Amino acid sequence: MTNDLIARVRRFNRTVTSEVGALDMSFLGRGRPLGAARVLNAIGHGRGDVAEIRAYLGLDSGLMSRLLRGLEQEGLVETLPAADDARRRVARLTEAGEREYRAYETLSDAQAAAMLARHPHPEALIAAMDVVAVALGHARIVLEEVHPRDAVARYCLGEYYAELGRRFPGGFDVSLSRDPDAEEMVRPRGVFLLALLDGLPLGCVGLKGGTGEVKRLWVAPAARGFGLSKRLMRAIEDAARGLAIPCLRLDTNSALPEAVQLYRRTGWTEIPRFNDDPYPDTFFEKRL
Amino acid sequence: MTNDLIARVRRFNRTVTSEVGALDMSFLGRGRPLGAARVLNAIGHGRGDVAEIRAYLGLDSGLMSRLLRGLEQEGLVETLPAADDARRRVARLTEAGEREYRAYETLSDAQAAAMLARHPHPEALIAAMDVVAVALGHARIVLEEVHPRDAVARYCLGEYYAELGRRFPGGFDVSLSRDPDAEEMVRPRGVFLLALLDGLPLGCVGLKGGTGEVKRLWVAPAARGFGLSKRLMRAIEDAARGLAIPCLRLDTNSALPEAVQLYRRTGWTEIPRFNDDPYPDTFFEKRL
DNA sequence: CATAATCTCTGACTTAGATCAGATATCTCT
DNA sequence: AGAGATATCTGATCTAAGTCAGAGATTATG
Repeated sequence: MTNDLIARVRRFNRTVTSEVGALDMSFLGRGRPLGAARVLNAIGHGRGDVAEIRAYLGLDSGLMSRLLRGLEQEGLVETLPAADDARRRVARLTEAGEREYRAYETLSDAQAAAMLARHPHPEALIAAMDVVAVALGHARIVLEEVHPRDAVARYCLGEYYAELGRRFPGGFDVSLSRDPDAEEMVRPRGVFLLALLDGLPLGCVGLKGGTGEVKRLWVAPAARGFGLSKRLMRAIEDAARGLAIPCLRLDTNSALPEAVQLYRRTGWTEIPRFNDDPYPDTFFEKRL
Repeated sequence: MTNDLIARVRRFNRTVTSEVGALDMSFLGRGRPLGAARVLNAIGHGRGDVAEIRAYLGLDSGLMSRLLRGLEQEGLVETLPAADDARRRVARLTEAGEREYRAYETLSDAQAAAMLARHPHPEALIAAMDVVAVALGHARIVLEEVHPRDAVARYCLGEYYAELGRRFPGGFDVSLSRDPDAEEMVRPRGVFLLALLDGLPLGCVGLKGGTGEVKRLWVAPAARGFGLSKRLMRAIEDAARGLAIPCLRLDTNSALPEAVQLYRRTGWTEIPRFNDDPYPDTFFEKRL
């Protein structure tokens, strides 16, 4: 059939690849070949270590070396031996390089903005992009420990609260719930984890030291169904073992049946209410 | 806020471009350089005319010529002068070329299928892909005249009926409506138009000769808001002028307010009911 | 019918990107 | 201190891709 799903995916691929020049910042016409532009961009993004850039961009050491020499000759980059290991070199942008990098960023931003401006439903487009990005790249999702007051962490928490607001019959107001108490989710007392795909936040979970409570488990709608919440929970349990916490607890709500089911299936046992928070109605614990 | 959205788009671009090798059939490792694979694929897709392939792939004439010679030497392609103009040449696949083309197709299909199989919500993924493809490529949407019984036309009509079924309070049953009468929407009596993006059907509209009725105006959800319905209507009016139809009519329903609004804004005037079809409740005409 | 335009082809050339072998300097481990 | 591993660099070489000028055949046009 002409219109079956596989054909649809293939047509998408064709459209996207034919627009790749427009997608990828590296072609944004500043008279520099792709390879050099990518290296400049990688350095600008904070990847100083030459070996790291090489691994990230998948370049041969010879080619990498030549690209760096080229950027050096243009006066955009300078390289120094690494402080701790003089075999390795770290590259950094000169002032001119910084300007050039900013120019690429500005162009890319402008282009993304133009695409959004042209679109009748920007939020729907973004949501669709997230779905596609996750489908393409879910194998590259990484977990990362951050401070719960970090900007990305706060974005995740905001999404989490918004979701609770939509799903609890009476809505959700953070201030009525037990105080987030960010400092309790920071080493050495606790942990806060993010799930990221190329920097796109797709999930989070926190572990509050002291009480040994798991809090704020959230997975972005676009990333659901890939086992990410299970992965986050496994990571938080590992972290708890590392912190020598013998037993974890958590509260949840029967309005979130996927969550309740996840806990039941992964070794948690239901226990009586252990706090007076107005929102949860279901309570679990797990011995480690 | 807007900044956040821009950053999201840019992250999407990064993810997609880093997966481009996996998206694009041309890298599906059959030991042939990209250029040659693209030409082979274009011919397999039915683009015989050398100049047409050249324009489609954006190739220099010299490069194109050499790629064709290469494929000829591999025994995959043969070229003949065009029947009507011996300056031009048409390329076609040999049997070996046909096999090679099929091999690419099979690989690409398998890859697309694998991506779908890995996904927890394939239909949601497809819908998201359509949204992204339209956002990237809406400038490349083309209108094409087809027979209303063509497979793609029928897909569009099916979607159209399904949408009516969702939006009419009592649902929609084609058989109760006036018979589609496909033959009335074929030259020289009438016309049927599709809107396509890289072959992805995004809309349709029909003109029934004789009565001069415009029928079956539909635009895919992913393509709404880009002025496509206006474009389809303009094309159908142009076609009507070409067929020397002096006055067009159409029926619609107040449950489809965007449609009613479109007609009002583009020179149509409401008229009394002119048929006994059970579904429409609003009627328009337009003198050309 | 002569001239201009069109299409393809060929040869010469350039650039970007990739690969490989080995040189050099430095680090790790015993 | 010495052997082996590691990181980078250089030179040589290759392929893919793109560019340009012009030749040759054919068609369109005045």
